[in-house]
Amino acid sequence: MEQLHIQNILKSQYCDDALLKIKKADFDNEPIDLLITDLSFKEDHRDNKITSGEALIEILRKSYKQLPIIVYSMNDQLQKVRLLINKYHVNAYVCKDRKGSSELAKAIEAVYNNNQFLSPQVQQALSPKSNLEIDDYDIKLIKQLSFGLSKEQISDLFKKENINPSGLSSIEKRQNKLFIQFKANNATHLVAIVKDLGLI
Amino acid sequence: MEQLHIQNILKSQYCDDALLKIKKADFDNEPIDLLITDLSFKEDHRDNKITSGEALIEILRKSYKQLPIIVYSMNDQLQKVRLLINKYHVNAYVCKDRKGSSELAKAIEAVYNNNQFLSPQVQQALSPKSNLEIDDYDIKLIKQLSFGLSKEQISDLFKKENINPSGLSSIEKRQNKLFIQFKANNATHLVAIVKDLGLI
DNA sequence: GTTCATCTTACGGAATCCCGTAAAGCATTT
DNA sequence: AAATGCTTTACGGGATTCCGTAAGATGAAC
Repeated sequence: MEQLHIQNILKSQYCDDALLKIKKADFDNEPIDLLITDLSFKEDHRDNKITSGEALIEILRKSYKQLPIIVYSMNDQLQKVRLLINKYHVNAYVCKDRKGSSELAKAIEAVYNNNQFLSPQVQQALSPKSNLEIDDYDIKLIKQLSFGLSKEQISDLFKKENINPSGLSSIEKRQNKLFIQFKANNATHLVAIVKDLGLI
Repeated sequence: MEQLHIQNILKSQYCDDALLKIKKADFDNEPIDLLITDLSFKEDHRDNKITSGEALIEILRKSYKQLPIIVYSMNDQLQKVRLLINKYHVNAYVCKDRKGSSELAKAIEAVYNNNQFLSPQVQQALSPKSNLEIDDYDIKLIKQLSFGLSKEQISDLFKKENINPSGLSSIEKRQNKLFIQFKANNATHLVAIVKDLGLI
């Protein structure tokens, strides 16, 4: 920050505080120029309303659509990056690793110039090729598997919640695609793989 | 470090480097007084031999049984703490969170005085009560489940590797205990729960 | 309206899982 | 040697999973 001659920096240990500061700054007619946030935060004794960077961003985007946001996180899951870019229009995504701080500087500069910035590791998140055709439905399905529901229970649930397809056979068919895609032997294996990837 | 008047600090970005520095210092008859290490490190282009703090510690403990070690990590799984204390005799375990740096100072002081230090969050790791009677065998079993092996395959594997009990029935019985213990509906659910807990 | 491709669902069968009961093995006690 | 308790294993049966084939449903193209 010093190297970039940035003054007037506010830090927060908690998302709740950050939101308050942003609101106050706006109220004082000195709106924040840039938010840099992590995605995951340790929970502690304080019971905060906002417990993740994603939740903070979601809330912010309702009121402050123009606020530049840089995400700075260890998380390097393409799925997550894609979501943040496409759904919340974050302006940069920097992977917090050994080169993190230098990339963060680049990101700040890029965002200042109204450009987008992605760390090299996650740049492919936006290339349509990397659309490994795993969609929201797949995530929902795998999540229910991880909750220990049987296929039949999942079928019933999907019918109740109007999630299609909901037929037992369709669910099995979709699961089969996922087996192939992730080289999984069975549902347990699939859940383990997808959990490791951080997709659920 | 400065506040504690510690000079002569060596930093490494990679476990491999750290090991080399420790060896060199020992060779030069100026052995390292204290190692502070994280557990998980991002992988990058360099193909390192040692990719985790645990691996580093395991190697170190073969040659440098007396080297004081402080683990400083986001990971706050009791199971992991217990393992590091009991198997590798690390001298302190500090959870890297908001209060991390102040606790790290305490840990350094404690270790300097030949005492053990654990962050409050993980102190119960050592209380025998928290021994939820999930042992090494359970972990092995659940791990194989997460790899997608069938019960029969696991049985065969355990027979081959002389892990007892290895009978199909015994494995199922053990799995049943785990179902009850973790309130799991089935193997998939169990793996998901135990993965979330960070036990595998 | 017909054709065609695609998506969804139905059905069936072998394999596997889940869970109960019971037998076998093994060590200690009496 | 017999009795006892504990662990490991065997067995059986209903439920579920896995995976194939095929039938119905939907929608676009001609």
